[in-house]
Amino acid sequence: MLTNRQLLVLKVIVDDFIESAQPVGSRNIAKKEQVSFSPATIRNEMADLEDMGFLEKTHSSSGRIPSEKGYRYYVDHIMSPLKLSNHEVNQIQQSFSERMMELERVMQNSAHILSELTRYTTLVLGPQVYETKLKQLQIVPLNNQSAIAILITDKGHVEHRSFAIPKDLDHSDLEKTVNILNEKLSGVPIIYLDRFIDTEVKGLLKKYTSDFQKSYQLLNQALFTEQPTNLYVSGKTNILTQPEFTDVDKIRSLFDIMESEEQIAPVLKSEDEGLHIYIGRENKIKEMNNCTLITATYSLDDDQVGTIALLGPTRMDYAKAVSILDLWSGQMTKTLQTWFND
Amino acid sequence: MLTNRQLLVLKVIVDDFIESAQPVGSRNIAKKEQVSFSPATIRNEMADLEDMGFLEKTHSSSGRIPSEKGYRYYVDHIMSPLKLSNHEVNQIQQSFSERMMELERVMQNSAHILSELTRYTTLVLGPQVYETKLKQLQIVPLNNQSAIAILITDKGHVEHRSFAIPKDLDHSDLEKTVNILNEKLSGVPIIYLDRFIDTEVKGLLKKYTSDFQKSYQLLNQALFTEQPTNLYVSGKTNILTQPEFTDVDKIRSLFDIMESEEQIAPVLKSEDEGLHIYIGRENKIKEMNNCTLITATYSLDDDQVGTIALLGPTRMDYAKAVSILDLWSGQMTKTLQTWFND
DNA sequence: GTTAGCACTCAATTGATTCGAGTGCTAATT
DNA sequence: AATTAGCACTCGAATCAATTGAGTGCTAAC
Repeated sequence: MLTNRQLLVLKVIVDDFIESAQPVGSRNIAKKEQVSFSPATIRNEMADLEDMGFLEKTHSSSGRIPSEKGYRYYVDHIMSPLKLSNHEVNQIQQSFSERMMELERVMQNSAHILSELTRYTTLVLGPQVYETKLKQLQIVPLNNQSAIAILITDKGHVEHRSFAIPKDLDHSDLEKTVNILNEKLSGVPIIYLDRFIDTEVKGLLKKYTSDFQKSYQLLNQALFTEQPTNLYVSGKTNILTQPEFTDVDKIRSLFDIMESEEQIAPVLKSEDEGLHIYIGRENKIKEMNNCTLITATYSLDDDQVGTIALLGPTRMDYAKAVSILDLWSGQMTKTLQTWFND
Repeated sequence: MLTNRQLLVLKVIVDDFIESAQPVGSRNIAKKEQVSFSPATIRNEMADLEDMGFLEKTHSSSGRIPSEKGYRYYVDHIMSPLKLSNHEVNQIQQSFSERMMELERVMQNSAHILSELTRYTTLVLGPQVYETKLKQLQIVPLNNQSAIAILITDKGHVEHRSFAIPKDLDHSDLEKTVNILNEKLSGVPIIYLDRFIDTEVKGLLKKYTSDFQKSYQLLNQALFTEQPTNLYVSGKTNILTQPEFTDVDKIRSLFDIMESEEQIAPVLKSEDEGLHIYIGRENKIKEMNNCTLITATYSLDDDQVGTIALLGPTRMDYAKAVSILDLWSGQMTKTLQTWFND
């Protein structure tokens, strides 16, 4: 494979380019302490690395920049994790120390802190709700026509929506319906709610309420809320400080993507746990083809998995980004453990 | 003041520039049907209009563009409201026809539709809550350590936050506290909640609960949530399609402003009702100094007022923007009337 | 009062020139 | 055989002059 000297040259070039965003020339490499060869030698090595596809030129007489393959190799074989500064470690740990926050707040707060620390855009996807169970259902009438249904899950997520009370629905029927629901549905996994209503609740409603049709209609209106928002984005404009983002059209389409949960979520839900790095065109979303996305999973219980991600230019500070995500996702998992499995 | 011919010339220039974003020259003006003078005559008029401050040149031999004063005169004296297309009217009316939506959803939906129709950024500020009263308070324990407090207002707004249950708080105390709160606080305007607790509730708590300190702590944790989010922004990236937005730094700072409720809200809360137009440097926020902001108020009850606004370049299609806002705010006010004052 | 005519201005484009950072190759050096 | 010095070469970026064309302002004629 690569000789030690080639490894060194590739590492120096990637490191330098990550910092400077400028093509790296042989003279500049030769000046570095770690390097003890002449520019000519380095030029030869660079030519070889370019032949192998790890480096590119922006034009025929320019210095070299890493190719996507170069970054990939760097990430897989060269990079060593960065030791985080005390400040960084503290910031992250503090974001968990504040007690008694809801999951939503923790995620929002985390996204904010990570985007400050990294200066990249942070995306947090909340845990999926396969296992989430309904804790309690409340229905609060506002006036004669409308009421609010509130669903509370065992993980502390609260969902609410208002709905119209069917005309002429008997007041006692409303009460009975709610009672039946609370009794029967508490502890039922959210995703089975509809099935459960069909099998277990329908009968009861028929039996105990005077106008089954109306009650059933009420129920359906109240419970079938759409998928809750689960994506938290912070530091969206951070990427605008990167010199590679100048094309307003591309900025626009990238921003539009980031606002759209439907487009982002599938990308963040990676199949397996742990850390993933998507460099340039490895990203499925073409608007991110000159970006790098690093995702890390965290877990609540065994199989409820959420994702956090950093989005930046391909010229991303990989070592730092990886270290920070590592630290965060570990802390997050630990914190959730103590919160919910006591 | 201005002669009819000067009015005509000014109108043609503003209209043309709004459409083309290019400085308008005398020859082009002369070509228009509505105009029956030679370029030379128009040049004379333009020179006068420039002396009066209504027009500007981008350089000494360029065509003219409207100055801020020019736009101001145009909106105050020249512009006539645009007749909206059927499609536009329908879109707006439809956004209200869907029944049984919460205020939050209506606003979000409105912001979306208006940004689609105008291609400008839409900002909606929900009604202020001076008069909003607490309808019901619910506290749902999640486990031994934490619980969720849910506040429901008479306008259907739902707020929730989780908090830690003070250690060793007696279970019956928790229940009693909640009962006392619900009994006493229902119907109290939100902004008086804290005062009310001090005067009316503190005593009761002391009397009926065994550990006053703990109960009071619980109460404070649960109730003092920050100001609810009230700002809905849609079509943020629309302004990026305008040719005047090319400077990435300015884009960044404008975007940052738009994400910050604290910065935007004061601007949208104008003192008096109705429509306001802020052109260029008339905007208090300096990042908007090359933008125009048009705000319109809507009302729920008599003095609960919310605001909707469109943000675009100073070269905004004023006639259309004003007509659309007018239509929307009228519909919104009417809709709220029927919803809440039946 | 209006307009034709003309000199003038200036941004934008084009092409030529220079500069310099960088390369690739060859021949000399170790 | 590996390394390096030396040198010709490449190409983007910057600078400058020339050209073009859309537009103006002014004056004199209509």
